[in-house]
Amino acid sequence: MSLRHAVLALLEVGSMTGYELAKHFDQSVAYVWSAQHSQIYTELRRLETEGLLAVTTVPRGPKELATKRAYRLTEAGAAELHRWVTAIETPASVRDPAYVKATYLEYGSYAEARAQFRAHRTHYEEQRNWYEAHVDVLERRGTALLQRRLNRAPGPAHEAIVAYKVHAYRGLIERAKAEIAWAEDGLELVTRLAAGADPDTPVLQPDAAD
Amino acid sequence: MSLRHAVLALLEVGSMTGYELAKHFDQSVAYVWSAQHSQIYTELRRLETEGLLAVTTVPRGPKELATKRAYRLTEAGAAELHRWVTAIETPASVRDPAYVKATYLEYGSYAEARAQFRAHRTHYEEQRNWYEAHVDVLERRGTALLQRRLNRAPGPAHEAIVAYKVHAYRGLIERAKAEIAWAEDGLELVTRLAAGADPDTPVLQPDAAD
DNA sequence: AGCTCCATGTAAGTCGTTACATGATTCA
DNA sequence: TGAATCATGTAACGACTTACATGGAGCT
Repeated sequence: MSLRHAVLALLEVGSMTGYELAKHFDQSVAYVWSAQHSQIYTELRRLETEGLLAVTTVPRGPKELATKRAYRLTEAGAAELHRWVTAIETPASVRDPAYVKATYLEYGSYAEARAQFRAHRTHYEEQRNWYEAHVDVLERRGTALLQRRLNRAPGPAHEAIVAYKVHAYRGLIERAKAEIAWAEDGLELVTRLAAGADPDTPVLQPDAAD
Repeated sequence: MSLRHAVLALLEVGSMTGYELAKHFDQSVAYVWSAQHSQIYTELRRLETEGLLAVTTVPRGPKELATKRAYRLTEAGAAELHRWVTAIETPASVRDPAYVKATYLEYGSYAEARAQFRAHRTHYEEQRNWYEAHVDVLERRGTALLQRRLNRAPGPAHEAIVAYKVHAYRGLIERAKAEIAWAEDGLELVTRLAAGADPDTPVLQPDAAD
């Protein structure tokens, strides 16, 4: 249930349409919690019916033929945002496809195992790069959203606002680095195991026999 | 879609009832992919209708009033297991509630932020301990499942079978350690930010005003 | 007789994905 | 006039969670 709270946090900076919110979402929260625009619209409607958001329908276009819906936080929404930040949640149980596959690599060849680790490394190198770029942007206070957030906040809070976000993304950078190191250790492991063996036949042929 | 493949991998060691499979699951795959027993039974039925598993109904009890269903891998199931290990999947996008909350800690007090990081640390310390214990068990080849797996496999494959699993769990240990370090850095950060401020009032009061 | 384990599910609901669908506005 | 962008959704499906439900077997 992080999407709803991410939405509340985004709207704390001021009212926005679903479309605007989705844009800002893609450039901020999406790094830690991905969501489709369709899901965001659905969630906005739900938060509205629950009274955590209020809506103003704004006409647009010269003839006002079209409208857009501007959402804003209600008192209840602000209270829920605060409740959520304060609440201690037990993290969801582990669920990582790459690691379950890694435990059964013997059903493939050494070459195939290597390919898995290489893909893993490449993926997390990309992640690391994204996160590093995002930390740079945050430190330069370079997103419109962060600007709005800082403008609304009293001066003494500015440091904390930026520091919390930077800390989170730095954590993700370290995590990505750990994944890269793990993949590289995996490649070394495969090299060691494969010494003198055929790299292209499965280490163990999966077998239907009982 | 890791559950189905984990099930196939478990059944590669030989036929089992859903109940037995769920037990083994809890002591192996569950460390990387949690699932309820109810979901396992559902998945077994589905794999059966898809032809990846075959079933034998076995009577039990002295009067054979009850039955149990023993599942085994079919040729198609073994092929699917091999296909999966070989396939390169793009990892699901990031989705971590702890990190989204960490980016919005300014809506709570410093004391509350500290509580979040402490809970995070405690959680991953537990995880690290479980994983470390599991690595020990694996290295001693101490689970019934691993024994069955090794018994079915040719000698030269034994090293790789154990090594892949140990490598996966060692990766999870490193990951847990990274989370612990991140939480500790977070605690330090809060201490720095909180210097001279009231620890119990929100850094920023979430506000409904537009 | 009663407790624990063995054994197998169903039902309702939530969260999220993928694909589809529509139409106005703005600007070149 | 055509393309990109603004703007908002619906529908079907899949994975998973939570809670409920049932009954035999084995042992004391």
